Amino acid sequence: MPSAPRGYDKFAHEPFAVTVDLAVLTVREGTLHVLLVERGQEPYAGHWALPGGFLLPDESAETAARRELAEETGLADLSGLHLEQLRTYSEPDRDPRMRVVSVAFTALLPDPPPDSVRGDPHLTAFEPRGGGDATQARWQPYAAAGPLAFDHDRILADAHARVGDRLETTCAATAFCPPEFTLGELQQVYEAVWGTALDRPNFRRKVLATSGFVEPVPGAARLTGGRGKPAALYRAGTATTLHPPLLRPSREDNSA
Amino acid sequence: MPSAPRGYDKFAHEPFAVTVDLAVLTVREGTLHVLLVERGQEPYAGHWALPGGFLLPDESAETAARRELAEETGLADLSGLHLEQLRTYSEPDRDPRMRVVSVAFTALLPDPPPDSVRGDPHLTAFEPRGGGDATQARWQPYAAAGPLAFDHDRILADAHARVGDRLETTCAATAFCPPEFTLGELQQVYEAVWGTALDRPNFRRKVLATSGFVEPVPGAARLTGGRGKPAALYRAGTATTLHPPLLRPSREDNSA
DNA sequence: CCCTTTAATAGTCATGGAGACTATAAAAGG
DNA sequence: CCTTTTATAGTCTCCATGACTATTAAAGGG
Repeated sequence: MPSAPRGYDKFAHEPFAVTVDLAVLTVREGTLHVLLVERGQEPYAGHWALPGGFLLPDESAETAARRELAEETGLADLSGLHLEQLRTYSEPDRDPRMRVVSVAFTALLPDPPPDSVRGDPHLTAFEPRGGGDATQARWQPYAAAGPLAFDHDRILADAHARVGDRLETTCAATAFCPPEFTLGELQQVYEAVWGTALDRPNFRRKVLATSGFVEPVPGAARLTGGRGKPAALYRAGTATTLHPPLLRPSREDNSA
Repeated sequence: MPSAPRGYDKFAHEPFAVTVDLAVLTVREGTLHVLLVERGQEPYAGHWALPGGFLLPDESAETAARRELAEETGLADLSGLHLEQLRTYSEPDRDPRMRVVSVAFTALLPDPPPDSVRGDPHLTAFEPRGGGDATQARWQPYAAAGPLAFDHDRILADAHARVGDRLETTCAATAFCPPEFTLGELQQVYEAVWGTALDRPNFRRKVLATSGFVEPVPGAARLTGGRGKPAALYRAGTATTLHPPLLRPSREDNSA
């Protein structure tokens, strides 16, 4: 309970601006990429930043995040998009001009396959265009993303860490993949996010042993046109969590 | 990027009230308890709610949460308190009178041992007093907590779920224990949060095998006065994460 | 004072998942 | 046709864990 009541009288308490920031990630050519915009206005004009914007009066943060993302991408149907609240950043000095409390989200998008035939065009990565407050927008390799405006470096790092954790215990990796994908592509997601190489037979065994993680595409569909033996196609299963988890290679850092 | 710039002109965008809500948990007599306050003012006057309050102009949410908790508990030193941001609740109608965006936190507190000799008096559960906006405050068994004001039932449920997950992968369970504790007490924390019974020898083996989780109190200190064989005393180790995790008994719910 | 009760502690045994590794199959490309 | 590349199949070992049993050391009641 507030020790000083500071009731609900119209803004007897302090008003804040509330925004959302989006760490939109995809895996392109085996590398983790993040969607960035170049700011056209002060502060941080000319700097790269995470996409985002202000909440409208009747919006929840989730709704605002979807709207901002849809405006950004030009995609109408984001209903199936994997969107997760990351955390809220509220340091008093995080925006040089006023108090802005920002609710950060993480979104996972598939990269469109080269042949652009597999799966539906929704929910696939896109070539972003600039617009609004941003002079341009583009996918940037995660490793080359910083430094960003505001505290977006930290938000992005937190998002990366969160997604890495999510890959261990949930089926979130399939959100990076097109509707039909090979186990090699799924493994590339893990390797790109974790930054580690995985043993292919073991990864395969683990994924297939986890019921509901992936299911084979009917008709023994295979993806040909690649370099080696054609790979079987799978789609995301109905499970959302992994039991037991798929832990990343031992980072035995049990230190404080 | 925001498609409509809505720059930073003083509240060209909408102002929001920002609060923090605290799910303060402890394990008392083998049962998970939550700290609740009875509201003295509308809305929800007479209803029980999670403690919390408005952000001050120069406070981060974390700072505000610690301040509110300190005001609530009367404890000056909360520096070592296990405080974790849960998530932010921003539904437009979550407060009947205005837009309130609330950043929720979870705090874990030890329950003071019966003899009140072990450990320092800081960071131990307390008998809360009413004050401020609340007519009274008290510990309530988690199972008998609802229904609460606003969306606090959901916040509390989310906090419970989060803490359950944290016990699997982190050393957070020791935050429920006094500075010196027995493995039986630590196990009671897991059982109270998860709502399941654990095999004592296996639990013991797992905890002791995880380096940095707990360390024995020097001098082979033991806790006597109980019913059975005196138990060895341990204190929290330096590790923060559990490798491999301590997974709760198989809830094989791999369903969507 | 003994005997029961209670809880802590010390094991044992079997299973299963995961790491490390080898082998084979099936495509593309020269 | 042979090499390269990737997918897939399978093996072996080790360790963590679940399910147990046994022993120790206190309190409490007769």
